[in-house]
Amino acid sequence: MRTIYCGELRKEHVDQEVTLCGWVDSRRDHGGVIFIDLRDRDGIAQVVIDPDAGEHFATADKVRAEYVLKITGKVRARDAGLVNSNMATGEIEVYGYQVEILNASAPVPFQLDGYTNVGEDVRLKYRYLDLRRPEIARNLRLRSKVTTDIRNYLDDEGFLDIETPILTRATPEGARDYLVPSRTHEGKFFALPQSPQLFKQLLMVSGMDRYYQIAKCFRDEDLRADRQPEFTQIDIETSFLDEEQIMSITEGMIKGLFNKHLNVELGDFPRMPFAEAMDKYGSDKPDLRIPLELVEIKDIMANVDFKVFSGPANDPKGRVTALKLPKGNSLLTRKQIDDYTKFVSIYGARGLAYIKVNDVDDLEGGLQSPIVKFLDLDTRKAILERVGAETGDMIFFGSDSAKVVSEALGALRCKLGEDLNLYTCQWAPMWVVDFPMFEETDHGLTALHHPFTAPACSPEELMASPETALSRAYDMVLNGCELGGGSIRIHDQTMQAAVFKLLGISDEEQREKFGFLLDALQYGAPPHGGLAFGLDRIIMLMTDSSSIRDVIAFPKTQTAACVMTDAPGAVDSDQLKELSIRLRLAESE
RNA sequence: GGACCGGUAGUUCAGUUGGUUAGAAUACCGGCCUGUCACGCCGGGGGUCGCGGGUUCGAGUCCCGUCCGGUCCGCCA
Repeated sequence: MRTIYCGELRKEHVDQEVTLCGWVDSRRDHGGVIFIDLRDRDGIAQVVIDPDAGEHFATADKVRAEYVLKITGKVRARDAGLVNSNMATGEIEVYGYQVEILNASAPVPFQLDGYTNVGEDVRLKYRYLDLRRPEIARNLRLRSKVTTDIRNYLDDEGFLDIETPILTRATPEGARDYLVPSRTHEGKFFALPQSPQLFKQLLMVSGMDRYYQIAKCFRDEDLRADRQPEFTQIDIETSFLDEEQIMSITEGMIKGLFNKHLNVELGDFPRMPFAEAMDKYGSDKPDLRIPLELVEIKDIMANVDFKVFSGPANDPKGRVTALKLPKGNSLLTRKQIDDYTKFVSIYGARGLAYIKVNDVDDLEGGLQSPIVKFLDLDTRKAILERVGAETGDMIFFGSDSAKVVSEALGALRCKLGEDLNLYTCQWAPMWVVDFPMFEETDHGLTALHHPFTAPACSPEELMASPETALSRAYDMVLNGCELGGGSIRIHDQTMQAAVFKLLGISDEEQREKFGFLLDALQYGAPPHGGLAFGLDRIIMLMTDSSSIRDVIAFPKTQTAACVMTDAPGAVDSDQLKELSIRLRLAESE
């Protein structure tokens, strides 16, 4: 029907006859002349219709917002005074002489004009209307281009796109599974995959050598602004490559995407050991755009007689840390400091001590602080020197368990960076490497990545000191956001058994849950490893979206529901009967 | 499981110390208008103040509960 998209029209089309198909974005009726802004996937163009169009003028008079029109007319240049510099098509207009209403529209439940901030629940209920808005449609378009580029890149690198099952059994990623009851196996359930982890490893055993998949994954956990119950991973696995080669291939892929679509040169990604990331940034995904660093002062505080400091300073698992905010004295008001105190309390910090350095050379009167009276002059001096304080700076302190201090001051660091716009660059990619194999929790060791991650040592060394063992895992981080993570996997059954044992997984449990993987490792499993990217997060960063919902066509709300389809919904009793399921709720009705 | 913010016209919001008939803008309907571009002007219709209970002479407003949306912690890689 159409000859060109509205948004494509430019000066070069002047004098051409065009046929446009689209929706009425707005109509301005001047009695003797009618302007229609017609919108399609590509953008908006102005159509002018005057009474010379006869019956078509009458048609244009009946038109309302979101009617679907087919308009034929001639492109003409606008006079200098009539150019609309706010529109990409503002230098031209279409003089329309044929107007056909392809479909009328009921009054829309919210205005699509981009000038009204419509509540997200309404937008999601009528998502098909929301997606007509160019700013949202733009995100989906970029997503499409990016996935196409990813496929091309990986195809060029020799990767095979192989689908893995959606109906499978629980994988051990650690999250809660979405379950699907089996009709043919009474009382049994499938699980939707949290990731294709085990299948991609088995594809390596089967000799596929290089696999990728743009895979839907499912996790039944509470939602966040960057977390949906179903999300998309760019899942990658290779054989006979080491971590350097895998990082090189995937880094090249991300660089290419940013270069092509954002015209950004990311440069070579720096590497940082996990331990350094935690020490300096209190996070395993540091935002390197922010030039603030945590500084350890535990040794300086060892003799301070003030319980908030003296406890952690003498506890091997404690951490006492300073965070200097240059020129902070004039940047923050008392109210803001109170707000930040409240902010760190979310992470379990019991307070937020600080020193305002009014005069760095006056240790007696130049330091303004609620805590300074507990510090002798030598301690004051040592702190100022350690953090490199200058007059006008502000120093925050955290003192608690290592976990609380890292999380609280790490989060404060990011919050200060955002609130005070301290960013030194727009993009800060990096790799975090040298992760520990395990994390100590209340119920023993748990895998920091997953139980198939290869340690960077022998099984004997691993068993000897599991707490200090490092793994061959790597995470790609951009602007404090984890884009993807991966590892070299265990391909040796002795090593796999050792790891399972350390994790406290019994022999029976191993057989039951991962028997097929352990079997496969016996039959010539090649050395292999891979990585999985969060596609949604990549698109979020590339489109500067604050919510993952803005990069997904039909997302779920925070309670994992769809307000448009009203899913999840009830099912009738016959369906449940077939599945041998009886609802306890239903019994009481 | 927990903390916090919000829910008033189709939509976005205002609504004072609890007070009489709940407002504005926009959208919608009718009329006028040949250069607007979020057109303008005149007129009109439109409300279970999320829901339930309580306090009160009187509740959009105060209290309790509950549902929905959102941000975060826990959870989740």
